[in-house]
Amino acid sequence: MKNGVYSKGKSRINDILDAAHQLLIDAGYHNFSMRKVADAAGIKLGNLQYYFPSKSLLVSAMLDKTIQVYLDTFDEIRTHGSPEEQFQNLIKHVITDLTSRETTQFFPELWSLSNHEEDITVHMDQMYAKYRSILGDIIADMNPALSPKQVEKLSLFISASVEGHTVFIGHNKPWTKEVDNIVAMATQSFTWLVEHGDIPKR
Amino acid sequence: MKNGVYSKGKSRINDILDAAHQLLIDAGYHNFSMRKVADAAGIKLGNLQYYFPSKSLLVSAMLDKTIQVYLDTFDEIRTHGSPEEQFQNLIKHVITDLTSRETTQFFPELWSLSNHEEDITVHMDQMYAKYRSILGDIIADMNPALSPKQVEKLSLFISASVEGHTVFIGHNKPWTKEVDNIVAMATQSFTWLVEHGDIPKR
Amino acid sequence: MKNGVYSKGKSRINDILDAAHQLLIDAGYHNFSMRKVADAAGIKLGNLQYYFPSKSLLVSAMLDKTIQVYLDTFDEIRTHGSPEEQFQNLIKHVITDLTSRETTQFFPELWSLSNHEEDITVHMDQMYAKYRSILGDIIADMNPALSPKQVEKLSLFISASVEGHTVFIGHNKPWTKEVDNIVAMATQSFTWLVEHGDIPKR
Amino acid sequence: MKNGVYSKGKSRINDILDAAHQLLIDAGYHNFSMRKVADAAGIKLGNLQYYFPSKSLLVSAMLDKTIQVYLDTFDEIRTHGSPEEQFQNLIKHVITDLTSRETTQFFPELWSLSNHEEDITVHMDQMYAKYRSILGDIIADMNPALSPKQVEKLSLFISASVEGHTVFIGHNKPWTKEVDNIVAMATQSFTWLVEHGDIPKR
DNA sequence: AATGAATGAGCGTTCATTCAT
DNA sequence: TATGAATGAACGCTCATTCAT
Repeated sequence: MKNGVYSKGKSRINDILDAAHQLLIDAGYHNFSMRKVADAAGIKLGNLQYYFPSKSLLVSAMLDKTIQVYLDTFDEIRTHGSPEEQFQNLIKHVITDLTSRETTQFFPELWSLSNHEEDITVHMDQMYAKYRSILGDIIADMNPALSPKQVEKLSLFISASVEGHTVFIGHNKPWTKEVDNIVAMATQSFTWLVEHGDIPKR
Repeated sequence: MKNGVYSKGKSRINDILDAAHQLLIDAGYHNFSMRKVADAAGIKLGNLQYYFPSKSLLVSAMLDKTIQVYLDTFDEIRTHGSPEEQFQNLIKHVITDLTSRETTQFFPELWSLSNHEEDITVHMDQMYAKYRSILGDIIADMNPALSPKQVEKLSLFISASVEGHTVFIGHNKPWTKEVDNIVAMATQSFTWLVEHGDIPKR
Repeated sequence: MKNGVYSKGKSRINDILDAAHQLLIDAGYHNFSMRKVADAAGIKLGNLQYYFPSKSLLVSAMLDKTIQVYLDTFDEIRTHGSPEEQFQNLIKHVITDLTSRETTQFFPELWSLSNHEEDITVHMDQMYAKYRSILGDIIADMNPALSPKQVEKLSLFISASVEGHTVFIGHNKPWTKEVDNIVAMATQSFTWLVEHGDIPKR
Repeated sequence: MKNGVYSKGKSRINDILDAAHQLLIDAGYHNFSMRKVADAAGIKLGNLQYYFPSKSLLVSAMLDKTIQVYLDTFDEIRTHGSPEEQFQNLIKHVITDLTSRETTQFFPELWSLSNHEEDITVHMDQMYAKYRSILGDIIADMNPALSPKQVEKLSLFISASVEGHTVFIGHNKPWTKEVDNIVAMATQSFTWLVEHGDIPKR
């Protein structure tokens, strides 16, 4: 796999990764082919394979880049407001983002892929671990009485629950207009759980 | 597509649908082909195409059958115990089922497919509508003060939240051992939300 | 791999194997492709792969068929004349055959291939074992005083020596016109070795 | 093709030719590519093509170099011992060398290639002509009564016979352990042929 | 002297589909 | 009902070669 030492190569790699990302979203992994990526990027198949000698290298690089965007926004959230506000902002942000066309299409592909391709699972797990880690920090701030184990469990439960809405209130899904109501219910029930719930200890 | 009026044809169709279901689970849709289904069903490709002239017809029929199995179990839940018990049983049942290999593999495929294939969306939506309908009946029994709209919103929020755990505590997933804790937290927070939450009215 | 149950399929398989054999001889293995075989057989690539799902299956089947032709002629030799005459006939036959275009081109491909493809080695070894077995029977008849071990060594030495001439007196090779002289020298020296040589015992 | 007038270029060319030689032996000609040679030589494809603008130029140069190594050793043999000893040494040397991995792999590739590529035939024929020339000198010394024509025929017969053993007693071949016995039988029968055989005169 | 970038052809293979038997 | 036969398109990938840097 090429680094893209010249500026020409560097921008090519970017073009390719963008085209690949878009194709995955538009057509799904079962319609994702090297030829179609090359076409979308406006280059010849041979040239695509010059930069990414195998399909799995391309997919890996594309996921890396895509996932990084999600990770970057998480860090942002922690910089403003009280723990409760951070908590609400995070939930609101994730649920809102989930209604964007990109996210709605991207994550189900990721979940499906991770069931059948080992190294994609790794990428996905890393992302969610980071997500839970930040969510855990906020939760610990909200309720200092919780043990690390309990924080971990809460992070898992809350983050997983939120992800589930992708398929229902995502872009072009039947319940898109309920986003605000979902945010309201999520905020309430998860805040209550963090502050007054009886969280398993082990 | 043949109806299978003779008994041999009927059992053939069943064999085919079972093989197709299993293949989807084992290999994912992007490895799902007519040839492999024929092999798995122990018949020749030509014969498979006699029963299902096109791939999409086969996929539709397979989803119909698979989804029906899930629907059948929902009805069961309503027959025993108080509303609160039914609620807890439903949550427990769905979360537990979600850790079976079949469910863990099947649903992400369904979600991904529904993003790119129109008629699969229809099947999926029907199933979830039925699921929410039953869940709504239980919720209405639990808190008669809720309006139909509020019940609908709660059903959506709770069912969607539960689905999200597939990718995290499903079969062979990193958090499988947390199932019981997830059930505990889900039961608590969602029961609280139904009974004491401030549910949006419109 | 198909059996060719209908006569249509049977003759197709024959056409394919003939085309493959001819292509190997004409172009060598490094120019031997499924597409070229299909073209030579007058069918489409997809149809060729229907009969031979993989290249290695095709190559195996082709070698089987080709080698069988050589084996069949060996058996013939044993049916006429005294042991000495059989011996001379075998040597003369093999050396003469070796100047045919087919044999001249075919065997070097086989030798090269057997250095790099495991299962081709198996085919080749079987053929030569049969060849040596028949040659050994003749040698044992010529000189009953030889032990089985000695017969084995003589068969190996003589058969291997004869094969070596392929590259020098074969079709279109620089020394083709020396065939008769080579036969004369081979017959003499190998007959002497069998009858008066001091053959290693172990 | 560059001459390599500077010392760096010369060693580069040598490195390339060595890598190419090794690759041919390891993988066979049908797995021999410019990319793999470049990799093996530790340079980039573009640089390899600077030195050898086409694949056939590289192959030619590699064969030239490899063959020269074989030629050099032949000259050595003539410097020690009586004609009979020289004869025995040459046979022993060639048969023994033939069991080295390099020779076992290299020659069948050469024979196969020479059937399909004109200019490779030229290289090969030159080498064998030199081989026969030296062998002929020894034979003439052993039996001065032989005419030049007879010497030529004997050289051809003996050298070709010896080559044939490559495929049977070569490296990793089924009869490797018989080398000494083969040497013994070859020495006997060919010495007898030279000294007492009835060699064709034309 | 060396690497980067790009192309076009060809490879073995899988596939959905059609049609004859 | 069931299998056999055939097609054409697409796939991931390797390759020799050309040209710019």
